[in-house]
Amino acid sequence: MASSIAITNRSLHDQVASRVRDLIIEGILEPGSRIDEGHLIEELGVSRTPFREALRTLAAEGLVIVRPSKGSIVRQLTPDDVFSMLEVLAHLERLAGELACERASDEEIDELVRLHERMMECYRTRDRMPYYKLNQEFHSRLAELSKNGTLQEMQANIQARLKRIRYIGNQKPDSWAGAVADHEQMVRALKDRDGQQLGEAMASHLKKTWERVKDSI
Amino acid sequence: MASSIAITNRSLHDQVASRVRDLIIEGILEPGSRIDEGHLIEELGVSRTPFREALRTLAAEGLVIVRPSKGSIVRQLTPDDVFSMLEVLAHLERLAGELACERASDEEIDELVRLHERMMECYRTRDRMPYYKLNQEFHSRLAELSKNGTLQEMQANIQARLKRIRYIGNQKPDSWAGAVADHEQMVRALKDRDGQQLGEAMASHLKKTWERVKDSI
DNA sequence: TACTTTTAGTGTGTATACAAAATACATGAA
DNA sequence: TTCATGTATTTTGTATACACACTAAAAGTA
Repeated sequence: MASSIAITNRSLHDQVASRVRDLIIEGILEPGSRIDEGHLIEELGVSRTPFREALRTLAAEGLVIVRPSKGSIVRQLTPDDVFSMLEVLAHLERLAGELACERASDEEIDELVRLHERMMECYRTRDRMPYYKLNQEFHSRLAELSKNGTLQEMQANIQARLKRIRYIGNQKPDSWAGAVADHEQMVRALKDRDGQQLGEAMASHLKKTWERVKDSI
Repeated sequence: MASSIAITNRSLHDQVASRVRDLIIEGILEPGSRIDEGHLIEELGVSRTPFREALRTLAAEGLVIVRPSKGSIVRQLTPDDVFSMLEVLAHLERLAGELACERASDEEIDELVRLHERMMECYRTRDRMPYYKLNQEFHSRLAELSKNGTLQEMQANIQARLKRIRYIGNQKPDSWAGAVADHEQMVRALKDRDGQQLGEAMASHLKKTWERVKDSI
């Protein structure tokens, strides 16, 4: 019920922003390619006003680049961009981990542990897609447990920008076991409320992400 | 010359966004107050389309909140908001400091030292406003020296959100000497390329900011 | 009096029309 | 052929008009 209210409550430009965001993440709108306003508004069945407002939002989020009088393009991430994002993300998640160890309740940690166990189940059965989704949720939830709204927001923003890259990097199966080992370490640290160790696990986790991803940018 | 090109190159909604941003920072548009579209577009001499696009940008930046069908309001920061921003900012600037120590050239550090000396001159002559501006620049420049674009962007975003609060906190003269001492320590650490010490100085600097500011939110 | 319900009025959301800029193309000169 | 210049077409930027949703005040009912 609440969700139907939320949907009708959302203005058209918000809905358009979400849909275009998805098109970018799924790679249907390719990085570096021009965003054809006329074509897309027809596709989406909206007029230019809400579409352009959505574009401004996406530009502020760093997903598209608006070049005045020259149209908008899907932001193409350079290896440097991705490296800098992962560097910041690692540092933010380190902080998130430390704060979560201080501030999260036992129930909240339990819940996260259960989420982790569901991930492990997916790993055992090699269900890549559900694992991928649970993983995203794990990191978001951990950021929530930091009880720091700004941290959550910044983390979500970087995650959104990286989503497409992660999606591609995920095709490579090699280091899945390594990622799982990192997560095991995280959960152990979380149970012990050892912020230091949790932070280190998260940072090392993102270093591996870089190794996995860097050649496919 | 370059700047005049930049100005003409900027689309109207960008200009509007800048102007409204200034109105918010200067407190002419008060936090929590409704943004009267009709009134402001007349004031600024633009039509609703670019104005609303600007509003979407500012919303994505976290300066205004758009409530569907209910108009936009200037975001009102709670003490929790400000604390969470400073907590993240401290952590980001710590990283910036560490990276700057690794990656900045001697010339770049020299330049920053000179900027610092100009600040000290303003402190001696008690020129609060120029000091304030140089201080902003000091922190931005330091973020640049991290050679991490994402870090710069995130730092700039938080700085923008806090600008108004900082502006108010700046009225209180008491802890100016303390801030200056922090900056002395930063510059020393930077000269020695001691990332650890620089990071700690920046973090402690922001803790003091919180102490100064927390009662005036 | 208190509580709905109605109804004007204001302000927001979206569509469209027009203006301005940029791109693509064709024509002609070197 | 190549380059320049002018024109046509496309695309973007801005203004405005209309429709709809919310707000609040007035009228009606218990």
